[in-house]
Amino acid sequence: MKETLHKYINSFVQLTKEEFATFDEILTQKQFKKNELILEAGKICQRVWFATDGYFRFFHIDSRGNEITSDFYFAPSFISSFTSLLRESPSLVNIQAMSDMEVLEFTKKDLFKLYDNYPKIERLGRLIAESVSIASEEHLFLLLNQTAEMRYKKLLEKNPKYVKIIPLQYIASYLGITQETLSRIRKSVQ
Amino acid sequence: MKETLHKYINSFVQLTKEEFATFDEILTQKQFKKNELILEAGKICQRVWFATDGYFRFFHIDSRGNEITSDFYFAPSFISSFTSLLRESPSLVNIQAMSDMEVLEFTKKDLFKLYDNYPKIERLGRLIAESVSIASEEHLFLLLNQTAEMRYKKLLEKNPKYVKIIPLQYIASYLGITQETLSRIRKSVQ
DNA sequence: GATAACTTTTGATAAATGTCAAAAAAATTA
DNA sequence: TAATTTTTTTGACATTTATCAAAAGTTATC
Repeated sequence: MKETLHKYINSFVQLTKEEFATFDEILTQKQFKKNELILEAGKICQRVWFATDGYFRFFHIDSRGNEITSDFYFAPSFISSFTSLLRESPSLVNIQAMSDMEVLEFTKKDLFKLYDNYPKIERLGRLIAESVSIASEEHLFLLLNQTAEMRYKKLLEKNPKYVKIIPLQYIASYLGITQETLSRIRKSVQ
Repeated sequence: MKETLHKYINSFVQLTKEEFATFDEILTQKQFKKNELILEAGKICQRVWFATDGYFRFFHIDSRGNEITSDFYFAPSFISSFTSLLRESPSLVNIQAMSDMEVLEFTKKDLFKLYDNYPKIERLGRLIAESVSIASEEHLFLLLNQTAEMRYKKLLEKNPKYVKIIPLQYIASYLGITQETLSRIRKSVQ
């Protein structure tokens, strides 16, 4: 578990044994059940998780009572409601584990202490923030495509994995359409 | 000009006189004319700009030949195609100055040298990346609203400034709709 | 392996939004 | 101020997408 984390971190920035040891100290292991909410909308997110397998779904309930999926995170990855974490504002999203899984957890408070003492760990933070930002922009660009069919085709091109693994109903709202429409598009495209 | 930049930076992280002096060394002053493209789609972005007034528009041409506005940056702010800059990939967007303006410019290369030597400047980089990420998520959430009217109302609520200052045609594609539809919505809402 | 629960598909219809062309309004320039 | 250019609005109509209800298909559970 921790080895996977170390490998993952090393793909961003090389840490020394001592730095890894310090990082390991703030970690605690946790288990999540399939469909469990690891963060509920309305609460202020104080933690970051690291998952080695499976994936997570971000969703919220809109003004009409519909469940809207806004994001997916596939392991290996750090997962958090970064907006809530950084702003200390109530999370707009629920984060849901999509399978039974084990994760490593740490608090924002502990992480920020590491930032103060280990510039390389703060660099890791910068690089993660940058990659989250890029992923968010990609989703944004997907949604800016005018037709639902074009959005679906671009997703197929860019993230075929999403289409293979994630239930259609969740992909639909991620693309800003209903599941019925996505079902019809999928039929017409293939 | 530089004083405004220093004030802006200080709102993220306190730099010493020496650190500001070092930062100042990588800056060059530039002028842009209204409507000028400060970055063209297809080119790899190598620079970051800092503007003290006015605003910028990000746009691209989609597969149907329509101009799609994907972002706005209001001064004071750092402006760049961060995705292109960080990935060293061709920019998907054009960045356009929306008025005559003076800016301070610096290269990615120089910035990254500062990151290596000044942890506080790297922290600034992290904080900027985080705020870009949050802004991007907000636009994303706007687009996930199902009806065009709801998207417009949420924009009015969240960024009344946009609606006041930016021509309707640009706001329309930012909301994922045509200008005719936005014109009709605006009429029905007010 | 049968039952239940959940997910996807289908059909009919309504509603929202896009398209194109032209007019009106506003901003810019001579 | 007049002329020109740019932006916004309007109308008629086409197209896309949503909605609702039900059926079919799939997966999980006992």
